[in-house]
Amino acid sequence: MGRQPSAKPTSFDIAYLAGVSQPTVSRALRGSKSVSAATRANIERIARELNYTVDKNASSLRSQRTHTLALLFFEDPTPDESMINPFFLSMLGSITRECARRGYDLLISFQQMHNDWHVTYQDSHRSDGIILLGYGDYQLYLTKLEHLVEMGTKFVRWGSVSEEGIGLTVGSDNVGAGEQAGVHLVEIGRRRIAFLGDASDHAPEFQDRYDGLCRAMRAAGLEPDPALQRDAVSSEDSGYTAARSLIESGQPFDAVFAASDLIAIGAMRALTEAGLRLPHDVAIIGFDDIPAASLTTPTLTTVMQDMKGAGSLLVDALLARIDGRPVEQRILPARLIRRQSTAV
Amino acid sequence: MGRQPSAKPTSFDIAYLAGVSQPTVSRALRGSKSVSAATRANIERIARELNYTVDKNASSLRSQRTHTLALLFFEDPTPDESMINPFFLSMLGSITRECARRGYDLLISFQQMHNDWHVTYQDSHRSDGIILLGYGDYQLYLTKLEHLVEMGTKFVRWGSVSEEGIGLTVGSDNVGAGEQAGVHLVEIGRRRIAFLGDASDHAPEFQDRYDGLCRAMRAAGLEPDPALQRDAVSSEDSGYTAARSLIESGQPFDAVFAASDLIAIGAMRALTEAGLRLPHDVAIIGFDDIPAASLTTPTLTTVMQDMKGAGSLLVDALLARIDGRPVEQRILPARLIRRQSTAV
DNA sequence: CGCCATAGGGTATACGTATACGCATAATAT
DNA sequence: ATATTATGCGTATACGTATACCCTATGGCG
Repeated sequence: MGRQPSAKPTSFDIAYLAGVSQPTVSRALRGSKSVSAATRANIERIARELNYTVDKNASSLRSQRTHTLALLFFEDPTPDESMINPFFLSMLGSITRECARRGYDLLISFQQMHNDWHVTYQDSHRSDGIILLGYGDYQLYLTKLEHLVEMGTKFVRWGSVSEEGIGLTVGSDNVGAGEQAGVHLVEIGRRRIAFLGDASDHAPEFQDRYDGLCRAMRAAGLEPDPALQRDAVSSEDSGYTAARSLIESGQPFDAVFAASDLIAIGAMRALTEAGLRLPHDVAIIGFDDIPAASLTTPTLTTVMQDMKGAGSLLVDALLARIDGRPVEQRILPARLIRRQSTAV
Repeated sequence: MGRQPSAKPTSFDIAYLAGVSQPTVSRALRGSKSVSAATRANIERIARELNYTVDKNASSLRSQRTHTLALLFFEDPTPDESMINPFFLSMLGSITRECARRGYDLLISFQQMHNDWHVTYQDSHRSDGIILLGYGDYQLYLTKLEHLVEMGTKFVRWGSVSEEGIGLTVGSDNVGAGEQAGVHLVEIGRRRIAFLGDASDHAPEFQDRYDGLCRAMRAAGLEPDPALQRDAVSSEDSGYTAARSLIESGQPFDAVFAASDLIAIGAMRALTEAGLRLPHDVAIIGFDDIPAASLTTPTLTTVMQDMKGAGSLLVDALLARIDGRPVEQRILPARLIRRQSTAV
């Protein structure tokens, strides 16, 4: 009583009221076992009554641990900011939830690839570690990752797990997912399957999906035709352009596997405009299972990644690395969602 | 030279190398005018060479300013976390960008309405202020807002600006937007216009949209029929249910104004299943212009909010409040996007 | 030529917490 | 009964920065 509630209480206030020293308060609240149960209970009661919360800045400064993770989402300069990859949102949800569960705060930032995010976020003690989600210039990306490793920054990234990567990677089983898509298309009798998506080493995840497709085709005695592959980045426009290019080439094809739903949606527009009937003339499969995939005409068969699992696995792996516990790469299964665009 | 690069440099290191005292370094880097241009330039050069960054924790502890904003997104317990309102994403993008531009970090957190976020985020010096985005139990919400005001926490929220709200509010011109929708529907000859969306005081924004619709109808000499209003929260299922209830009531109607695109999409499914032709039998307008709105069959006429402006306005208003500058409520215009669902 | 304002920067210290030690008391071992 | 260890806690201090205050050398002024 008697103290004005306006000034935020400190551990000294608690200590005074509890008749102990400030360090004992700190120990009690942090769960040190060298404080008796009775004292701890008393301190906790007083702290609750005063609405006391540990000052995060002071705590971090002293302990050199922020209990904060940074989520960096970066991409190549994309002018229309509304078109942030929708699949990112569900990942964001699961990451924040997982952070909250672990008692970590989450700092978020959208970055351009060319920025100096790799120096900004490591030294100023903003976060204990970094989660990287990104698309864009992969080679430039790798350079920056090496920089991070040099600085001793703890980080984990979402990406292709198949290649021998820099740092710790968590990702979907893109090869297996591509294979599932391929098996499904072969099952429904398709022989000439096109692939829309960057198959170069600029986009390892897309390449993995292509590899999976090829594996499925070869297992069925079919040889993938390189002429049926078109580069595309993850956007509707890019998908539209790629599909047009494919159509105009005159190459016959009876199925399309798009490396993302956005690409697939753009491709569907091009195919429909060209008078092709979906899925009768051309079956199509996308990737990501964004909400829009169930709204297209026909609804889009796609591959669903385990976003919920992804978030918790990323956080989990990063915290392990921060704590110096051993961690290995982790691969998440993906699942084919069958809809009308492959229903014959 | 000679100093190991592993240990992060402090302002003392810089001071030593520059032959000045530590406070001078602090002053120089923070732009105080009581340090000469030459000294400042020298200090800045050394800082750059050493890759020095100000320790955020120490800085915040001393100055009691974190240069961090917290974004709290909360909602009623919604089991399927994938269905985070898509329109939130573009807002998030513009908020992060605006924060970055102002040199602020952004802390993000998804919260359940029943949580104690109102005590957690204010006292522990995590952020200078809070941006609130939320849907759900509005009365419970208000209670917590009052709590925030009592505590002296700086915050700004996104919501309905029309009502006399607690705290500082930024929002779209929902009444005007509803009016635009109503005018458009009347223009294309519709007389019996249904409204899907909570019109109670639990969802002031939805109510504003309904009010706008009513105003447009009355201006055209039509009297809104309360029997054509159905409560709905922002989800596809809720929209589907509401539309079914409307259809089964037997009340004739020739247009639907849905309070959100998700509601509209659910309603379209119900209407189509009932054999009604869109837009011939029933025209329909949504709200938000989520990406899926241009993928439905028919494509959905809707109202686009100025998300980019919203983000920067929210950040702007919050910073003004933090700095003690005067701020008033701000209203953002919304724009009708005409698509096939109202093209007769 | 003495007086005061000003620029430029040093000295001391506070911000609130966490931890390395040390020191009692009590519990056990010898 | 003494040496030994564990328990529970106080003392002192460090984390790195920002700011209130003080001091010195100038220069302008009367």
